[in-house]
Amino acid sequence: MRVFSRIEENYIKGIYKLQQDMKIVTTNALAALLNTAAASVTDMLKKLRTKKIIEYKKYYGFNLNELGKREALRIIRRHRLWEYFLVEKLGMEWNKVHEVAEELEHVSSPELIKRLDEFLEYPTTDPHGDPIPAESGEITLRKQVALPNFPLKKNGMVSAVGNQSDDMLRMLDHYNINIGAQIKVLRHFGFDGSMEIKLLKQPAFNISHQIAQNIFVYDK
Amino acid sequence: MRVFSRIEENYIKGIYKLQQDMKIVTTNALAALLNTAAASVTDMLKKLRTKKIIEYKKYYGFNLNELGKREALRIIRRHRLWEYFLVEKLGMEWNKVHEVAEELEHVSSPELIKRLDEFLEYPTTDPHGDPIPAESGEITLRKQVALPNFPLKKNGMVSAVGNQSDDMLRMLDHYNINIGAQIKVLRHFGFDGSMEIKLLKQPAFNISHQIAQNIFVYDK
DNA sequence: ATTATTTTTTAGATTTATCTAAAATTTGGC
DNA sequence: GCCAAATTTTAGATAAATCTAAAAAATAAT
Repeated sequence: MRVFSRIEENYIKGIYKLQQDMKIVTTNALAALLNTAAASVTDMLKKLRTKKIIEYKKYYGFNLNELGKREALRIIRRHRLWEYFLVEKLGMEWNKVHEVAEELEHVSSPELIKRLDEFLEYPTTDPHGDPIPAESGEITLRKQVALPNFPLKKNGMVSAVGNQSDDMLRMLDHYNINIGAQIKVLRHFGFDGSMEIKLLKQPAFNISHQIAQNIFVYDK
Repeated sequence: MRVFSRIEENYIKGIYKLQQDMKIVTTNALAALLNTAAASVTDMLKKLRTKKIIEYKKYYGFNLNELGKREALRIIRRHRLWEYFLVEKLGMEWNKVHEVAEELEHVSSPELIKRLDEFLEYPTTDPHGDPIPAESGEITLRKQVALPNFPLKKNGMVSAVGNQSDDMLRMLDHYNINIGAQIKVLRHFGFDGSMEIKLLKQPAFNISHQIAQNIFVYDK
């Protein structure tokens, strides 16, 4: 049958996400991400270890090995293809599709995903600007940078948002900061780290450092 | 959260299916359909009874009450909309979509289903010819009849197939007996119950009683 | 460097869905 | 109408995923 249960898949996805910036993932970090008790994480780690998809040293930390990463990318591929479908074909709002995709991603028929990809005409990024892994597992990481680190007065394109909480997405929507939007940083204010930014055809306005850190852009 | 687990949903769907021709469903019948032990069915019945969606009399039988039927129709609606999508949009073969739809049907976002329906332009029957229940729960049961009971030399339209085993579907495909096909019965052979049938633009040919019983048609 | 704090793991319980085997009930044969 | 057979339910166990509380290990603080 199915190689990984949907619960195992959620753990795999979580580990993948965390190990992108932590390299070695800790039990508590994963527990917080998955909203579960640390003890539950430990239990699952043992299981994933016997399935040979993680490296795990007790009391130290863990991460996905090559097999694990490939599996994570398969899940992420499904998730992002569905997100693309939900927005581009069904017309759902890009800040509301995550939850639904979270369910659809576990439907694991390879033929389904292959045909969906074809139907969508092989998209390369999802509605949040995140790259869609190829069937082979390859993922093209365009070099993107958080807004505070982006050069002044240079045109950039919003590529992704770091924090996908509802509050955050609603606020971005309010300011018309959408994926693909052209954006420019006009000034930094050292005092509070806030900054003045400008979008095409809109007056400049100010955003806090906290928000700026969650907006990623690449060169336009 | 979610009102019914996906396992409960499968039981609900199973009961609905059986009670169409049995009215009162028995434990063994459901166990056979779901490929599970009779004891497991009994356990689940108790649970569904506390959730107030079935009538259940010990040792006698059970069926869905109004609430249960509505829930069943919601699940079937999702299943058939997805089947339609898989065939019409993704180009999958109609005899291969059942399994995948079996998974997709449990994704329960109402907005998703509403928009999917809209995207598909409100289809009324799935690729097997079965009617898709409306959002309200209404289902139009066109009066369909098994081929052996269909009048001689009258034009009918293939509306559904009773047995959706792979073997059956492959054979139907071989003979071009597709949903929607125009069909006519030329002769009955009393000896073995086989019959001669004819499809549009094809020479007449003979099918066994067993197969004929699994082909449903309605007046054209 | 020893103690205090935090993190992680273990131990033991719980919930959901399942099973087998035995007991209870109903149905069918004669 | 009673006995045998079939069906259904109960009892008790198991597996997956979770939890809380206590123990073990690692990290930080004085």
